[in-house]
Amino acid sequence: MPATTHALPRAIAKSATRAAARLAAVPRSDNRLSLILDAAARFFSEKGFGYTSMRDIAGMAGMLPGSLYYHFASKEELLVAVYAEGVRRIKAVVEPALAKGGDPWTRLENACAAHLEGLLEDGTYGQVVIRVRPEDAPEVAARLVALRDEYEATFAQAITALPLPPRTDRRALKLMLLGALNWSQTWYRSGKDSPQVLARRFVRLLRNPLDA
Amino acid sequence: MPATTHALPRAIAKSATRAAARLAAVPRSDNRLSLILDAAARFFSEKGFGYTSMRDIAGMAGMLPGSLYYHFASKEELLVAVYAEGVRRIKAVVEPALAKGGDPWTRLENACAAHLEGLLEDGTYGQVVIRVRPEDAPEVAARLVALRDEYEATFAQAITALPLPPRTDRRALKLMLLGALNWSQTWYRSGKDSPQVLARRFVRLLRNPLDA
DNA sequence: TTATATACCAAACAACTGTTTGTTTTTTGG
DNA sequence: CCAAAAAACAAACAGTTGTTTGGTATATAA
Repeated sequence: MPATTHALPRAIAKSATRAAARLAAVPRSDNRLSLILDAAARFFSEKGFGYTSMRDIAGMAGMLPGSLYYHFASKEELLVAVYAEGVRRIKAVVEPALAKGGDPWTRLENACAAHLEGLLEDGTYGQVVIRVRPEDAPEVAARLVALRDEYEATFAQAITALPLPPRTDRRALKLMLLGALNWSQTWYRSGKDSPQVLARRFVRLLRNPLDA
Repeated sequence: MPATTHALPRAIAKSATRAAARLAAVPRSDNRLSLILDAAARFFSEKGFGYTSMRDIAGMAGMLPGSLYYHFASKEELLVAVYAEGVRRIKAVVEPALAKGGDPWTRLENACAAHLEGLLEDGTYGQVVIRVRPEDAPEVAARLVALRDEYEATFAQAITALPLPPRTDRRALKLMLLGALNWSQTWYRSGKDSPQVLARRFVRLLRNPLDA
């Protein structure tokens, strides 16, 4: 994740010609960009976007607030970077779970467990994706929604692959399962049931008939 | 809902004796308290607690920011009042649904539909209960949690009443269903499927076996 | 070594935040 | 009609917010 993925360094973004812009942008090794992203992920996931100040983030990264603007044009752009990294990381654990063997139900269960892991572990990028509402950053809301949709499409594959009874509403199933998983961020307390156990319980409730 | 339920008027709260406090507190008829609560509910539900300013609320209620402090000691206390009213209103639609006849599954479905209504209708008190995280108002967080729990206990009754197969994890079922319902606030767009239809779909997915 | 773009510091900006204080208007009970 | 309390106004407070600007050190490519 090079710096240019997130934002162009100030000098370049503002004045240089196209040619120079392509030649330049060579990151320095003492770059603290990743520190900023880590700190932002921590605060965004724990306190939310609006309750986190640029001073919070800068402080944890060991620098001054204004310095953040060398890397990001605004607080909202910083959120986009964290959000994108969050989607990337959740996909990185869910997709392998889907690729592995086993019947479709087992693969779904593994995908749910992976989804929960990336969602419940404290202070990680994945939490930000679920916790922060796109509307809280109006300027970039559309891009956040696109990122979230991109991931959900991945998850939807696991549902599509299920051998379900005819006329089953797969869309409703996706919304229900994903909603139940995502909402767990509200009540989950680490140390009790593991993500794996939770995923197993939820999938079982769907798979088996509850009507006696 | 008299004014004294929410907060004591400034003069009384600060200086009067106990006796005087009991005698006084006679609300005036041109009282704009309900306007404040309505405005707060609108903003809290649409923008969230932290993104709403006292000036926003005062403006919509047609008064000055400082005037709010005659009715509420702080922004967080105002949230408690809205929150409490939200719980009251959701309970007011869910409890009748549970009391009505029909088999337990039908009653659950009706309760879910009622829950969704109080949750998805724009700018209402019920939305605030689901949308606003207690931790966003640290000073009163415990009271908000208590209010939410109070409601969830009501909802849990509908689950307890179900005739389920032995060894069914009722707690997991409650978390799953309530999570799926609450998360709908994220993706729901009014004009499409009604709360009733959604409730029916979700309950059906649980009731019927999905394993072919 | 030298030139250059990188990466940051230091300090300030205007706008906005929740809240307080003293005063004024207005309803209401006696 | 009159006193008292209710309910609001008007204006300010100190603190915080995201952001900008100009300058400075330093790693790196030549």
